[in-house]
Amino acid sequence: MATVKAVRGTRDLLPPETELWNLIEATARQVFARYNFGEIRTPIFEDTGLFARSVGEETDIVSKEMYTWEDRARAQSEKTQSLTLRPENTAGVVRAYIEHGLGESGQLQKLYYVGPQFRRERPQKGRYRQFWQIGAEVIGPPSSGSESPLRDAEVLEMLATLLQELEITGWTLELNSVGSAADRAKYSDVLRAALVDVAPKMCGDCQRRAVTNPLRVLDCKVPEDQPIIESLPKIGDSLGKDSKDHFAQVTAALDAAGVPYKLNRRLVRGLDYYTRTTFEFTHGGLGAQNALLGGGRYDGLSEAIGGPKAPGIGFAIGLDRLVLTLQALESTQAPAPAAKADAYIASLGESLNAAALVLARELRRAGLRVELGDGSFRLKKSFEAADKIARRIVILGEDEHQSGILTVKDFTTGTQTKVPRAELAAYLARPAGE
RNA sequence: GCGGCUAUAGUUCAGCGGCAGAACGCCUGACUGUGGCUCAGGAUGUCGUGGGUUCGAUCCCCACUAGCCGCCCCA
Repeated sequence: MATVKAVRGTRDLLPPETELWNLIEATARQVFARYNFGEIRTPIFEDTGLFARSVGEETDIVSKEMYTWEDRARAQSEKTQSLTLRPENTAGVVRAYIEHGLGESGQLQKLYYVGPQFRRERPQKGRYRQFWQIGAEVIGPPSSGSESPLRDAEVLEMLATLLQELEITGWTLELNSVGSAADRAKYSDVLRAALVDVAPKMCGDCQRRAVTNPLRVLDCKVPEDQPIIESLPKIGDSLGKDSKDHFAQVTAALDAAGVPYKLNRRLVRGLDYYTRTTFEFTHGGLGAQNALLGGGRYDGLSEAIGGPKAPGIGFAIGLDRLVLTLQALESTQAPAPAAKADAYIASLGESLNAAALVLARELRRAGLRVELGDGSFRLKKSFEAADKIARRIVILGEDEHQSGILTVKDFTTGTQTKVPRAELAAYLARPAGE
């Protein structure tokens, strides 16, 4: 087949599905606004080094899933630059935070974004090479209160609210603390040491992880490995007092707000920048990719990419997965019928097409949704077309054009009436059947 | 990167080593003012791509590509 197709892992979103996407985005923007977030839009590609230094050189994302290319030099004096399609958006936001000196204001920055991200993974249900995320970041100098556990709780409460307003039920919030960077490094060492003896008895992946990224061993799903994992040192025991206090305040605030959560001491997220609070909202019915959204605190990220100390916390919602979840829930209820146009204007004869456009313009200016026929004399054809997409048909024949009295038929009731042009918009604005 | 399943009409899918099928959708039906329900008629297509076996392949075999599902990982 020689025809060009959307490349692997990418897809077209068509009406009416895009209506659902827009509804979700609009709801998110509305909720975020109530929490005083503002929108940020960062470039879709960045210098490759940004992701290597933030997400982590050793992570799967950076080591094998990025779309990276050498941007060619256009002049002899210009150097080539390695660029990468963003695999996530937090790095870009923090880069912008540093670049524009947003921390200099002393104010806490609350930013959200909506946009496509790119990872070269094997596509499957809920996983695409171009996928969409809605995310938000709370970041600022320590003096702005950015480190407060209240920020963590507020963000989680906001997410619970958003899911509620989207009428998504059946989700689970899994919560953990991986400690400060120091705690995390310490625990990593403890784990590595403990794994020396037991790793050879574990699955191949775990043997590899024991060396490269010991925390990942905790995520292993092989049944035989579970007893061994249970016997490994717990991350909670490696947390310093500050980290423990911080986490306790997060959970206390969630309890007070009535946000349900499940402690998951083995929740380790795959991006290197996470510190202290990490979380994931999961949902069944998503197949193997059950994470609806994920996030956490990143107290050292800004410094890792050369910025000032700027603790923060953020999350990213998998929009594709949100849509899937909503569609799955929707099917158990009534499927939403596609909205119909308010009127279909059938001009009888091409000589009336210009007049039909003028009429449509009037009605559309009045806020009505209007479709135009093609000037066919065959009313049968016009009726067939009109009935599929509109609630009423407006007939504009020679008589109507001369008299200014239009013929309108209501498809719901089947009744036909004459309406003076001056009253037409008001008439069509009425609900069908009235 | 690895494994399983799949690829036929616009869509969802049957099917068979020998003229390509259904349903839905689409078009037409006393063609210059009336749709829906029903009826009658009609058009669908290089049977994913490339090779092989065969007198003959949409069907059997191989490779490739893509999709779905799972692993890994993540949203």
